[in-house]
Amino acid sequence: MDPERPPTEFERKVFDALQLIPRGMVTTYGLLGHHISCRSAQAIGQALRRNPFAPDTPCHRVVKGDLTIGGFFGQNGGEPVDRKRRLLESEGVLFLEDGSIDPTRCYRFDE
DNA sequence: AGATTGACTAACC
DNA sequence: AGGTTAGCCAATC
Repeated sequence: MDPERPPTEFERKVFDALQLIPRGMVTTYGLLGHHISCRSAQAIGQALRRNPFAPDTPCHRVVKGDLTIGGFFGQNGGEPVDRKRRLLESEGVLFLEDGSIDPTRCYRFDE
């Protein structure tokens, strides 16, 4: 791994899109991808997992397509994901009983 | 240049 | 309801 690599064009687009997500809202890997014309949600996740600016860029506001929590800092569970959840809750994001996020909190980039 | 790797997803079984 | 598969695509071997 190369932590001090300059951001690629693709990563820059992803990070720029992150800034559009309002506080207290989330979006999904797929929706963010759609916004920057990338059909691979996986590639979005790849960009976020090596986010060099965390937590300056709000990568915690990106969750899975089914509005469950998704991953954080390269992990799909455990401590990092707990922190992601608490971050979102502290911003006012509402979690339902089944662990998913209130759909009205899903930002859709002015569709 | 080719293969592998994912913080994914929709569509199947 | 859970697993497998196929499609996706940038970064990284």
